[in-house]
Amino acid sequence: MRREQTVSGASQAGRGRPPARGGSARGGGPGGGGRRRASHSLESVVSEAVALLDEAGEQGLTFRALAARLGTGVGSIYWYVASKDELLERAADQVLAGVLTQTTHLGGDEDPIDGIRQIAIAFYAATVNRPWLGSYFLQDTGTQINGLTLYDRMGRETMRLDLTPRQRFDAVSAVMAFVVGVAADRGQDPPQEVRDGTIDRDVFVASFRDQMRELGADDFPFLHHIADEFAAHDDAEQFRAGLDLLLAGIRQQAHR
Amino acid sequence: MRREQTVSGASQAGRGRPPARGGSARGGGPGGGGRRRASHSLESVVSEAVALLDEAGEQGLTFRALAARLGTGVGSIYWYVASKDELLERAADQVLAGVLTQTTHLGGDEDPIDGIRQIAIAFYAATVNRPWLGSYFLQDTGTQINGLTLYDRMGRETMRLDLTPRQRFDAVSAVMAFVVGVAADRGQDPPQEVRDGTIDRDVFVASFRDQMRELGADDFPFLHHIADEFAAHDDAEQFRAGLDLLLAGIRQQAHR
DNA sequence: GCACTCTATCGAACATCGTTCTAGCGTATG
DNA sequence: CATACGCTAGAACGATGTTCGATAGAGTGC
Repeated sequence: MRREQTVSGASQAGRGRPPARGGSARGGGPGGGGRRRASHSLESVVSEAVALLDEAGEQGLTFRALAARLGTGVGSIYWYVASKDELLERAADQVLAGVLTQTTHLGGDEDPIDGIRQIAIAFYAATVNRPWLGSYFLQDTGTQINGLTLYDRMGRETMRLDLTPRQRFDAVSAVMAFVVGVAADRGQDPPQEVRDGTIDRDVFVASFRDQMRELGADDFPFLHHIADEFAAHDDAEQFRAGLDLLLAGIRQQAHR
Repeated sequence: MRREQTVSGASQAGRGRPPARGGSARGGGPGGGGRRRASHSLESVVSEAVALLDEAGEQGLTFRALAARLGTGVGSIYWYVASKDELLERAADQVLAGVLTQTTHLGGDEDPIDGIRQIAIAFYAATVNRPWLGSYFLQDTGTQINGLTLYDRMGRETMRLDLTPRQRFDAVSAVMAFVVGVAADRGQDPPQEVRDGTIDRDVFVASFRDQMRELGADDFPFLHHIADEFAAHDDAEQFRAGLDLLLAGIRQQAHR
């Protein structure tokens, strides 16, 4: 019995909205009998939107492109969704739902901080190759039900630590902010040529490293210092390294 | 002798670009002799763009709105800027430049980690009430000269800590990602009514807290647990709290 | 079977945005 | 005076989000 949109209030229901049709796993295709007109569902609309976002990025999600993919007209989409913002919210929420099902078994009996770590990593994994999520995650977190659930799940781990409510609130918010910040980074770094495959990623990174070296050890000693590390680093590893720093701070605070 | 755009390569110079007119502090107004036609400058264009972004947000920055503000036509803007992306990059870079001048005196003789802290706080302060920066900060960080300078300035502090180059790289990246994550959060939380001033912020927060309580202590124990903290918290304080957790982790790593 | 209602589909039409194109002004240079 | 070039300016184009009205299908009452 999960409720729908308790906190949301994102839109005031422009004309009407479908009765949310229980969890029928119908999939969404017109598959049925001999219907001539296409039949859709909120699920299929959002799912195709996510697919489109994954393939072409945020600017690739167009109402017309989505309509063509669904084999329908533009107007039909507006029956299920009041605006593009709501479409993106629902898309982000659907991905969050996936993260939730992957993390249901996590946490509980082990080290609480390790539970946070695993949830955060699962969260991060969902953002990889999904740049569009970065921008909408925290917006979603505070609004939609799945975001709140994830937030709560992580927070539940902190309740087993010796911290004040305030410290728990700050800790969970910090971890969330860190994940979103990394996600925002990932999506925006490669400047088009790399994403298209026009230029190989390694070549780009190498030339970037050379440019970092050219900046000179005098004016930019740190960049010069880490040029090699930059060229060799792995994003996922760096994420875990930063996360562990944050978690070490939390652990230290709890042991005091 | 600072160089211009060594690493950038953002645009291939559509038709031509002004000779960057040295650091003349002219401001940008047509002020001069008896010119009849309006005269602009890259500085004035970017400055007005920042002002427009601050007032109306990212969606408020329109080429037409910007042109009207400058008292010119749309086409004129394209003489200074090749695309809206470049305009946003330059806007973000200008704000970064402001952060840099405010942090020049920081770091050096005190505790290195405290230097990082102060730079990060100044960085954060620039993002307050500037939601549009969150999305473009890291893109800018890796591309424009001011972003690299800020990155380097923070990294220089880590070089005085007993860490490997890799650990320094990870630490600075983590702090940057955290700041951006918090910034992305700040900008997207208030859902329109609050930003317009239609609803008082306190009223909104209070009703949100009540909704968090309604979610129930059974399904969302953590949200129930921190409902009061949420209503009473201050964003800047929470940022510092999270930052200190991260810095504590870095300090611990350096002392090992 | 028939009229009627409600849900849902669909595409034309509109406003707005980023961007391009071309005409032309004004200044400097010969 | 004539020519070249830096820069201004707005009309025009294609794409996008959104609205609106027409209409088909399924269910309902008689």
